[in-house]
Amino acid sequence: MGFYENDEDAFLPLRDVVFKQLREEILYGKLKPGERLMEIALSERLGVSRTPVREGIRLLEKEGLVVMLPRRGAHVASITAKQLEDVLEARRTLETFAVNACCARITHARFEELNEANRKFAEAVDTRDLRQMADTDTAFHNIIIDTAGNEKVKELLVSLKEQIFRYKYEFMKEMDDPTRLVREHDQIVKAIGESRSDKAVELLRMHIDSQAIAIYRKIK
Amino acid sequence: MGFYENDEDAFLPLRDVVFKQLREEILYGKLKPGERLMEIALSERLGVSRTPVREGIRLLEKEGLVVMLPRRGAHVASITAKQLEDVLEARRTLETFAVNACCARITHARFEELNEANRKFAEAVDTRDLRQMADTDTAFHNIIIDTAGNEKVKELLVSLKEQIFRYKYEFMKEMDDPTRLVREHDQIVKAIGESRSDKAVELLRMHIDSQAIAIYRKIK
DNA sequence: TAGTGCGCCATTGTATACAAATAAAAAGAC
DNA sequence: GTCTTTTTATTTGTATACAATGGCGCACTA
Repeated sequence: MGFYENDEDAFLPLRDVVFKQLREEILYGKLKPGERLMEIALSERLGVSRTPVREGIRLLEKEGLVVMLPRRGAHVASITAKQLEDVLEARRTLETFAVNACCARITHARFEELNEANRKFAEAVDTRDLRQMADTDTAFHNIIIDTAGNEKVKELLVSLKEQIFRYKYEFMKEMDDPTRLVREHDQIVKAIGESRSDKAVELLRMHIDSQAIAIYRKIK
Repeated sequence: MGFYENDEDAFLPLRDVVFKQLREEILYGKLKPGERLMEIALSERLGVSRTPVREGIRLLEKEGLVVMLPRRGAHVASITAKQLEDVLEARRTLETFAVNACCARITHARFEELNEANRKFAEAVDTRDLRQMADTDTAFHNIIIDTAGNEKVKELLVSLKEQIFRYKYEFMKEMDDPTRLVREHDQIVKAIGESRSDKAVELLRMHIDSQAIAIYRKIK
């Protein structure tokens, strides 16, 4: 391992380094919702000046991970039950669109990727490694979204999912039977493979909604 | 008229003043797609330092109105045919969701607002004032979106529409019969009034698609 | 003791100076 | 004459200094 934790960051503008670092800390719970992000403290901790910290925070705001109040600084975005509902509804709307488009465009190779991705997710579920589970689940859904072929929808979904990732992560901790998610994925894959787009849409809707309900219960 | 062009800007952070000013110039065509935004030139023109200019540009990036390349500065976002398609598809997906939700939640008062908004749009069409037409059309659609009651969907739609506003604006210039839009709005209002959500969704889809095709023809 | 006003301190907002990098122009080699 | 190399100028990236604001505590008053 080199001097830098992540070699590819070596030539990135500092604002992006700050962004990635803080993003990581927010998504995986090191920085908690509501926590205040103070520029001077962060610039000292990260070893850069205030300027790239400010700009990194602006990038986080763009992703919806922090909220800024003029003269009152930046806070890690927390979420109300209503906001969570809204985000999940938006996600469901866009992701059902995506799975429908995916059915129309999927190739054999992509279909195999999808199967493989769910196999990896199943593996992660077996190990009960939370981070691994979250990442492989995201990867699975991303293949569907990529296959849909709409870059803007993809961009919006990435942002929406990040905004609730932290809560989903917390929720997965306490899930009794995560293998159910694997089975749900399998059903979706099957429907896509059979080009039954209506069924795939309905299964995905249920898949998202069941998670929505669980997360919602946690936050309420 | 006071010293400031817009009094409410007087106490706003400069980054927001810069943001609003440049946003206006981009949306209404003073700054053209692809044009480069250079920090020093802008800071001189707007009479502020580079810092708020940089931050204002970051806000424009968040709205998708400019794109930034590291070390190569910011450009007014231009759009390829594919990107336009993607944005319009995303908009259609979210706005048909919105009109469906709107049907379920609309009150009598809101319904009257909707009628009134389309009356104002019809007025603007009569005068052929392009800016007025664009603004009242936006207002009409926004009532539907507001009534749907999903803040996140609203936020996403505002952003998506801004990204194509400029092209829509150009397209309206050359439209032979803009009164057709008024009639389409009327049909949508009627369907909402009769709580026929399926019909409203279908009409809105067609309304958006017909514009999409026209804009698409212009850009291709 | 409760309430109000004043002043200090921490923090964000803005300006500016300097460093680094890119692109364009000029010089040189073949 | 064209291609390569070097130089130079312009522009963005980063650091830092200073200004302005808002919150908080303390003192003063009723």
